[in-house]
Amino acid sequence: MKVLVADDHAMFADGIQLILESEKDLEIVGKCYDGKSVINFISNHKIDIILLDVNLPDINGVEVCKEILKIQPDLKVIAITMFNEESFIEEILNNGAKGYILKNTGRDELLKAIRTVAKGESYFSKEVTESIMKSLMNKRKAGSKTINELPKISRREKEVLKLIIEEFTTQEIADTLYISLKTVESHRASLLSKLNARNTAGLVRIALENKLLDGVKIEN
Amino acid sequence: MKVLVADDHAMFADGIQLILESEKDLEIVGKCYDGKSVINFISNHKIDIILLDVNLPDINGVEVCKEILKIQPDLKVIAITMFNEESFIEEILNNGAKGYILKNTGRDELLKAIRTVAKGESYFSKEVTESIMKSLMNKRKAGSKTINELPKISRREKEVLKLIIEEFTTQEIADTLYISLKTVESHRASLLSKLNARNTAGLVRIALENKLLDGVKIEN
DNA sequence: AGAATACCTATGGTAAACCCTTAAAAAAAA
DNA sequence: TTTTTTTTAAGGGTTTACCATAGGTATTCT
Repeated sequence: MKVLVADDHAMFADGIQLILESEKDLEIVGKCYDGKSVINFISNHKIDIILLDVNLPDINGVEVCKEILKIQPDLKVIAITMFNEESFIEEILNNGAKGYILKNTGRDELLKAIRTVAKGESYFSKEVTESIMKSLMNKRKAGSKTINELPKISRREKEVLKLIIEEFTTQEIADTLYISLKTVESHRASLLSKLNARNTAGLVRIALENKLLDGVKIEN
Repeated sequence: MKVLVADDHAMFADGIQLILESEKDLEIVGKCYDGKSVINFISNHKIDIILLDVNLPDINGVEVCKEILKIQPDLKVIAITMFNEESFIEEILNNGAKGYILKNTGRDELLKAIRTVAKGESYFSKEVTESIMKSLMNKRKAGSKTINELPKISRREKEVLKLIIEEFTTQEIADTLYISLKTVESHRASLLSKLNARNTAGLVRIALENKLLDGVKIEN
């Protein structure tokens, strides 16, 4: 299997090379030290696996991942970073990476990751998995650092809010709900007041950020 | 340790009771078959661990979880369901559950889950972990079923969009950026056109849904 | 049962957003 | 260097959103 190593720390890339050299089934076909040369290399060579550092000097690792998968969709991308940052992990997994390991990963785990991903499966180190799970559990808590204690939105207000977010005008909302234009305006006013928003933009932002519409029935 | 089992399928609750009976350190102090009785029980008894079915007949499991943690914040909640649904898992973990296991979990894993959570750690079965990881990888793909191919938003347009989302009026944006009101209106118009939005609400929704503001510098 | 609170309804007036068109200087891309 | 995109700006008009206020109806609390 042809492997490409992309990392701006030459020492690290060399270390990986040493590890892979002793393996008969793996062959390092290149080393890149920045995003542009990675994209260039992928355009000109057919490889199987890339070990991609998320923090390359020129281009964001996520962007590099997107680009090279456009060029060669069946390429297996394993992301590597120094840090166990949940946001990085989530972002790059969303963009096609098949695995994610940390730089302090040992020889055995590195080889296991490569061979697992090569088979078409995904691989995540235990630390990474734990990190994701923890962040899943703390998302809401972290988000509510400004303990906004949003007041309760009434049923009708939620209906109006839902339609606002769907780009209905006040008149259209009135027609949809069979109530007066002025009534809808009144609901808008109380929404603005309750959610502490100045205008429609704030209404939509606050509603989406706090997932206020979860649980509103959609009757189509 | 005092354990409460909450599941509307009596057979299942009984099964758990049988498993736990043979363990000296675990004691089932009650069984509940709906959300209301769970909340009621927690209000009147001090327990250590609850095995909570996510799909109770009357109240949504997530709501039950929220409520009982308000009453007894140090209570350890282990969510149980039939299905390996990522949305359920994420939702209930966000609301304080310490573990998540499936109903086809074996005796040993059930006990391991309870004892792990009792120690203050978290527990997730292998299947659940895999499910989360997979959904993490497929989120973007699923969301982009309507391949919207959003056109490029220029630098200035992004600045305007950012301020719109922050509830600035057109006049305020003009003052902030030291440009004319009419110029800002012009930018708004091209944003509406480019993002295919009908009004401010759509602008905000589309921007937030597509994370268009990621990478916009905040110079304060 | 009575009071307080929250909800849904509605009005007139004012402020802001949106539409259509045109256009020139500046910057970026081909 | 030429072409395209971006940023700037304007007039003039229409539509929509927001403000202050208020009455009748549920709902909840005491």
